[in-house]
Amino acid sequence: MTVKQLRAFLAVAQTLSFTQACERLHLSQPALSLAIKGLEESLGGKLLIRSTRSVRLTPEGESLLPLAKHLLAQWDNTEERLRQRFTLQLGRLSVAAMPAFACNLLPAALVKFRQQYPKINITVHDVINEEVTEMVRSRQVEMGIAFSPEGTGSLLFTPLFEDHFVAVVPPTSKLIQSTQLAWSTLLSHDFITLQRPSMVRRLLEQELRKQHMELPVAFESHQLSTVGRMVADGLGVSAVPSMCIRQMHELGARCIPLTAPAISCRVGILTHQELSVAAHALRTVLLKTVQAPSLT
Amino acid sequence: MTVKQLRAFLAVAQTLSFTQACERLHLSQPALSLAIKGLEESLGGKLLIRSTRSVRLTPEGESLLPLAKHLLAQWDNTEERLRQRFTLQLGRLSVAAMPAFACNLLPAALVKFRQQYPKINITVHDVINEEVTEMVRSRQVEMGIAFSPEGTGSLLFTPLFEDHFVAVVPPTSKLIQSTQLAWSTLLSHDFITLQRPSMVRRLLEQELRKQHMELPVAFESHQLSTVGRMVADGLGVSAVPSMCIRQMHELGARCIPLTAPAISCRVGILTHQELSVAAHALRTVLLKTVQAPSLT
DNA sequence: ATCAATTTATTTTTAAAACTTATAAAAGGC
DNA sequence: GCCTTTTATAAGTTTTAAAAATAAATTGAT
Repeated sequence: MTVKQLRAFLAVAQTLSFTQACERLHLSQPALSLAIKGLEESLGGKLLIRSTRSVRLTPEGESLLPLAKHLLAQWDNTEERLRQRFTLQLGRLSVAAMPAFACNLLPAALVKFRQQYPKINITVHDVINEEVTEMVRSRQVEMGIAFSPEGTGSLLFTPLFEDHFVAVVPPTSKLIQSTQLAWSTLLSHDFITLQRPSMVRRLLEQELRKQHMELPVAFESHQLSTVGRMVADGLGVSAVPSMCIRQMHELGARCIPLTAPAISCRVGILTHQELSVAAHALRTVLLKTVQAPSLT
Repeated sequence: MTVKQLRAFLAVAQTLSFTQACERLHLSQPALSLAIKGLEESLGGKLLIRSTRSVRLTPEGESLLPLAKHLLAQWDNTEERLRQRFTLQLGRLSVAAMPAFACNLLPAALVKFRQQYPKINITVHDVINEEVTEMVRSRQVEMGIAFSPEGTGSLLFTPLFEDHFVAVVPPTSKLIQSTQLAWSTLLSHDFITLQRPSMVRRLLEQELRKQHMELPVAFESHQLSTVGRMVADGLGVSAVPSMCIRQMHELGARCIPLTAPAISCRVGILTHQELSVAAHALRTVLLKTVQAPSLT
């Protein structure tokens, strides 16, 4: 039994005429006759009683009719859905991104993406850096955006940009006069950090320890927006990835480039090697739209 | 997309190896490669990532896998069920028969039928003669057993045997001495008939009127078994189709051939022209096993 | 790093199947 | 009974599918 044969049967059963069915199938009449004959032989019995004047269904043909309808409908549906997936007219995509990125750079990229592919449903998981890696690895999401991990394992890391840490100071601070700031200067003030297990926090401590410096932690928070507001309100200073500059400004804090040492790390896309068409499209959009944020 | 291609995909997706899938499909490796290639082209994208060392699914392939499984399972199931129907390994059959036949001759035929085709489910509708015709015409049942109708319409009537009416008399009656009985003799006794709208009743009255005779009805009943018992208990006499001879004897009554006039009518199978394989089989069994009942 | 072994892709050839045109046969309507 | 309509059959052509042979690529071993 083949799809063609079943379609032929359905057409004849519905029109009760070989000639009409031929037109519907774009097939010559002898070809249709053979198709029906082949189907009947493969099933082992007559499905249609046909004379030169009338065509009607046998009881067995009658019982096949609804089954054939259903089967072909499902067949076409499956085929069409796969095709839509490939042409990005349909699909679902789950992405994990670290909060700093999800909040500051991702939305603009998603706007671009949606303009191009309005039928793709996207879920964003706004989770800490470590969890991004884990979600990609366990295939909970197809794509992650995170800091460059040490060992990628079987994962693929595509760099997006290099992110430099910047100082965050209250707008009332004398520090905002400087065009850039040394870490040693910044650390002479009360420091507000993200709580562990934040990657940003770990990265800072690690790099500073190399320079024999330490964070004079006065306050801790889980949310970047809270840190920003605390700085803005004069509780202390902080240091954040440059991705967050705009957010910090909006919260009322000021950002200044940091040196001695300049701490930076690469932000990029984390995926498995095989990508869905939808994920590949989002990756392309991200590579095109995301740029390294600056202070200007 | 063809069934073969989908089967090829399923085999590769499940074994994750072209070579193994080849064995399962009884197909050469190049043929399989082309089948997968064809499927991918027809759907418009890659389903399998294959290198010389490993085969794995793309996300789209992953999403097709369960759909393909389901689709092929249904396909095979539909095919198999139709095949079973044709080979009488599966099926359902509804038959209507007039009570005299359903009760006396049908059971033995059904025993034969079931011995040959134990998987066919049969429903017997034990209804009056007129209703048999109606149930066949309206396709509530596929086959009916009834007296030969006047106009068959588009229905097909296959004669089974000629049925002669016989007298039914109490075992205590002097009438049982005779080897045959004239209607006029029988009608000099109290008569017990079936109630209208019985075909048997109508037939008798019609034929007797031609001879200017009339039934001296003393009692009426719907059930043949009641008529038989009433006769057995000496309430009166009756006349029934010869099909019922055994039943009447079992109820304690005696049967005697009737003449002047000999009233008979044909009993046969009523169907539409198109018959299911199962119905055809039962028809064959009926023609082979059912014989005209006699007094011996 | 090179080579052997394994696995998929490609090419070529052959066979089969499917389709079309032409023709035949059958059945209902006039 | 003949004509028209409709399905079946036959023959030839094209297309498709399969297999054998070969190539290419990747991994693991030496």
